[in-house]
Amino acid sequence: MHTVLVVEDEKDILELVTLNLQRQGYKTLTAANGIEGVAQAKASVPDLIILDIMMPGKDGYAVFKDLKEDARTRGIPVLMLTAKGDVAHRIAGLELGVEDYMGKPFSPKELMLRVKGLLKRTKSVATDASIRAGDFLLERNSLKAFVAGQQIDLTATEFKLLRVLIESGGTVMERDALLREVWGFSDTTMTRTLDTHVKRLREKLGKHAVCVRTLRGVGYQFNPNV
Amino acid sequence: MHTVLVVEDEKDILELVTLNLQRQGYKTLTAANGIEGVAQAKASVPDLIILDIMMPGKDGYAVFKDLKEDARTRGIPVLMLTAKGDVAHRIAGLELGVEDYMGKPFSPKELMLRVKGLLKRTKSVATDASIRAGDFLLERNSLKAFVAGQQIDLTATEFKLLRVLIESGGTVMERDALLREVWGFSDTTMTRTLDTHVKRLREKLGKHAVCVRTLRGVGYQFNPNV
DNA sequence: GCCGATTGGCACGAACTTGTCACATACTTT
DNA sequence: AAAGTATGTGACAAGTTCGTGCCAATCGGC
Repeated sequence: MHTVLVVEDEKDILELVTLNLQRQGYKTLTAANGIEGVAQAKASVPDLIILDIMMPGKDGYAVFKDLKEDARTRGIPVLMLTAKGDVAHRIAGLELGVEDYMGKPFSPKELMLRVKGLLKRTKSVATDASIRAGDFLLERNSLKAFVAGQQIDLTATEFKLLRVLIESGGTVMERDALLREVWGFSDTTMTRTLDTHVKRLREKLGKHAVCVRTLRGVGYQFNPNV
Repeated sequence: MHTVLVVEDEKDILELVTLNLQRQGYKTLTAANGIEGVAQAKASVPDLIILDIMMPGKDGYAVFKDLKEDARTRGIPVLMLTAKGDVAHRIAGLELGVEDYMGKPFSPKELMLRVKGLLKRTKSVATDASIRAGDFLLERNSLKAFVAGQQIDLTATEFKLLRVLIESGGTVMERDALLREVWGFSDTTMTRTLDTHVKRLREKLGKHAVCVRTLRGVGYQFNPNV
């Protein structure tokens, strides 16, 4: 399940958007202004942010800049709402790193298609200090993982393993590859070490253990969406 | 270096777009109508196609459909050009699987940004790791098949079998040949192994089971189009 | 050096894969 | 229509891979 944060000062539009999102099965968060939006984003770490550019007080650009500066919100894709035909703003946004935009007024149906596409495309984007993927957040320096907001302490090996799995971006990691990348084994040692650590990792992940999927005869695959 | 095919009947726009692309360092191909466009795409297999929807004769939708039906052009991202504010067309296109659109008139600068983004996004998707044919998509490393978007888990042998069948490109594979290619059997062993695995494969393919056709006394043949 | 945490590896059972057989079914030939 | 041949199907046993509990070696902080 994906969570979408909508930052929009016009009540009508805010409602229109959130209603449509909920109908599509997304969890929604709302913020009526820029300051609130940044706070929400940092607190809840949504999967996507729909951000109005024109807002009183802190405008969309300022919000976007703030988000880029925080490690936890950095990787989140942003869909920008601009006035119709406002090419200058659109280009400015795209150059700053906004993922996509929609011109107002927009068709709700089209917006939903965009949201769907964005979430699919940015399923796992690696950032510098932290690694995000779905409900998963890894903090490189503290060896901690946050899964759906809950903190999980990992050992060095477990962290490495999870990191390699996540950074593969959904690709299947073969046993050999994992042993090489995590342990540095060059020979295809016949060992149960990998299995053991996968097991320990799964234990700590609790109900999210299913995100680490076994592909018999091949290796393991990470998928944040259960 | 990326190659972009531009399919556009209006000479002015065609020139404007290709010129801008060339300035950005892209190789360009052009087509002044739909039929020419399809031919170019199949012959040259570009990395991206910019496709005008409104064209005399074969329109953009028809072109798009043709492209999706050919295994070689199937994975190429398409950027659609529509009339300004033409929401209905845009949605229709997006639902068909068009990657992105631009409303005319557009800013060349913005178009370039879109092109850049599209090529970047689809780079990681289109790899040799996957095999396409019609609605079938095989992922080499994960032993998964996607048929009409639906995920199917295969075992190693099933995967090999399906891969050999698909890669034969519609040719009939004789029993001997399959036993040799998939199992490495050199002697023409009289065995029911092949039949059993074909059956298991068909079970997993569900209603697409008919794509694996039996040729009594000869072997099996794969055909993605029902 | 001591102690708890971490780590690698093993034994064993569980789960999955796979080749084969017996029999049913479908098609071909006479 | 009957006999003959080829394929589909369900069941099974052997082989393989994976999960799990446990133990010993190692590491790092005190």
